[in-house]
Amino acid sequence: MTTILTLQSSLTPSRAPVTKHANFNQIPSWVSLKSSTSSVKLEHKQGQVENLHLVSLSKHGKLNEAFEFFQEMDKAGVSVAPYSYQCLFEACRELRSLSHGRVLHDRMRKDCESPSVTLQNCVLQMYCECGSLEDADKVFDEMPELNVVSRVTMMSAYAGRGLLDKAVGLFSGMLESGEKPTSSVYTTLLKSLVNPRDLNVGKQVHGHVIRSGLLGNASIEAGVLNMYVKCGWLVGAKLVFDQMVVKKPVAWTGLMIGYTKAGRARDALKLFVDLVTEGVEWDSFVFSVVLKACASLEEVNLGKQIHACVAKLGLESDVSVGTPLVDCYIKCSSFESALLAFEKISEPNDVSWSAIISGYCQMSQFEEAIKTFKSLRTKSAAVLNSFTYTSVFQACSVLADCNIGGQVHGDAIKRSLVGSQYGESALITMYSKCGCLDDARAVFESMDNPDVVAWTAFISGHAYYGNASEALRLFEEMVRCGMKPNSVTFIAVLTACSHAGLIEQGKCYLDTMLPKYNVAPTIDHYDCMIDIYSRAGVLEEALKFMKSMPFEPDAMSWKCFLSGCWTHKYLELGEIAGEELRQLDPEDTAGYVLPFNLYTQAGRWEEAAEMMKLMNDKMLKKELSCSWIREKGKIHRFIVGDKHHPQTQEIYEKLKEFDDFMEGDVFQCSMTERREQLLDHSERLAIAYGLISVNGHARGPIKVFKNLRACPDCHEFAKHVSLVTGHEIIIRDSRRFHHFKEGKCSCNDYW
DNA sequence: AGTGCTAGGT
Repeated sequence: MTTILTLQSSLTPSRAPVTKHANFNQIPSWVSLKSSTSSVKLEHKQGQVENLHLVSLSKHGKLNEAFEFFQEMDKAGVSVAPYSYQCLFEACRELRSLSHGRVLHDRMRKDCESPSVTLQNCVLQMYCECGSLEDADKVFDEMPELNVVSRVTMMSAYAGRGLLDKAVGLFSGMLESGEKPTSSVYTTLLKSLVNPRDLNVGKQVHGHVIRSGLLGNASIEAGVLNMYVKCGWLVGAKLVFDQMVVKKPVAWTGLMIGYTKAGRARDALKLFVDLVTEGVEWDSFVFSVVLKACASLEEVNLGKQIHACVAKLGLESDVSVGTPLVDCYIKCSSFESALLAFEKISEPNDVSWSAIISGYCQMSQFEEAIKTFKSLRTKSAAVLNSFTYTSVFQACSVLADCNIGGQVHGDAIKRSLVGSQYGESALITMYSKCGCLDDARAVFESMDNPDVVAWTAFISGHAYYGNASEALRLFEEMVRCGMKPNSVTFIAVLTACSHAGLIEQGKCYLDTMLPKYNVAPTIDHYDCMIDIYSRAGVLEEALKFMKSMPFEPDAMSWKCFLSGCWTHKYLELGEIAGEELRQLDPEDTAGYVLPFNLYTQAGRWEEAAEMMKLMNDKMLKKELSCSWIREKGKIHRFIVGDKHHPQTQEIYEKLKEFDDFMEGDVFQCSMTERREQLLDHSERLAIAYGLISVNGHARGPIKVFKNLRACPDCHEFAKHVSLVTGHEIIIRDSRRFHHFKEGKCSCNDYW
């Protein structure tokens, strides 16, 4: 009762208020009553101050306070003015609060005997935007009087939900009743026609536009053009464009967007050239569109020229020009230029940041992507969006960093920025690649309508983990649900078969892809099949298959075959495969390394040396094997014979404890010459460090990551360690997971 | 009227 009362009395200087006022002690000090200019009016209009307070509360979105204030007003016998209702409904819309809206609507009905059309329209808009078309429908049907705004509101709501028939019905109703549709009716209707199946309706609306003589109206004309673009009828859009007397930039950009989206970026660029020659004024929209066209064509040279124009016009700092410029450079793999362009943007927005983060991912700089994301989190929340999170999930999945991944996921949930479909699929992959299938499942099961990408991601996760039966079960379930598998889905299915040695089933899926699922197999699918045969050790079968398949074997075909030759020690076949692979892809180190291994296994040192020489001549380097493990949030990396770790001594002592094993039966067949080297393989060092850190306490499994394929001897070692120490060990190598428990591995030694 | 993201084998 303090500040406000004095204010109030200053508004009514001489006399005390005639009417009883509500209790104002809830009015915060920011309420300004100064806008109410006439103090004389105030005396006569009962409740004006109270209603002003309501308006103020609604403008600040304080609906609960407003509702509490109703009680004060009721007590004082002051009524809520129609204008207050309008503002309050608007606040409900802003806050998308259907519950507040309903309560308010109830009260309004009791309060106002015959609400104005304007007020009823506010109710309509509130229900439409709060997502209850049912309520809106009811109000609309019961309205005694309608105007254009009521109809446009409903039209746009119907259209937004894909209820085009109803939207068009309203339009026809107007025509039948002889009411002349205004231009806003047309623009609303045109905006709601957004996909090819709306084209027919669009053409009819276009007809009505022509007959109503509104075609000269620039915004309607542009609306028609854009409608044709969205409906995918570029010929029609071009016709409209050609007939335009005055071609404003919006028409040019509209058509250019159409071409770009249709994969006709060349035509978009041609149009841009026309635009330049005709001397049409450029605006930032023109630049953003033409840069997108450049990006999709990877036309870095044109991009640079446009960049020059942009710079000349001083538009580099404009976020809506700078961002597509950054993206154009990223798509053209000019990351340096992209970073420079990014720095010129004066106020990078969420789109700019998501472009740069996905750029880091495209350049395989995943750590940088995460670093950038972390620094963004400390800035304003407005720079984060679901696109950014999707990219960060991707980075986490490549780094197999479940720790950060999980935190980022939690963060995204808090901000409601897990993109439906895209974000969720990225999460499924992330958790799968980190070895957290349960979390992947949780995400998958939380999805209302998992699309084919999500299903495939989840199936791949199981394939990756060696869980073939579950992968195949999921595939069958997916089909039962009516989801159509695609080419990638079959890669996942065949991979699952491959990782479990399911030759017959794999062949069956490959053979039925086309007849049963209408997905044409590609060389990739045949390569998977070669992999299945080779991995299972039936190399002759693999060779026979390769020769009979409808494609010429490619580098990948031979690589799968060669890899099988190595695991199953087929030297002669491996020699052939190596030669083929070296011819088809001389850059691939596998063509040298695997034959080298085969030769050394057979003790054919000279030929082995020859392989090394070939590789060195080509300036190729064998990727250095590296393993890492996370301990208390820190990553510890090891390479072969690594002695850099501060606890090196302890690590090697730990390894010595397993010396008995090294002398055991399993190793009788292994080469004694390489024993020394085997002792300090990177994965062993990482496992040993893991054991030291666990220090006798039972915690979760020891998780080791390796950049290359796990070595068979170390695989045996891990099995042994899991048996004697009772610790579970998980090794994620470059291709899959191995889960060691009580002396056994989840892969059943099939890998 | 425009810009940014998802699933894959070796």
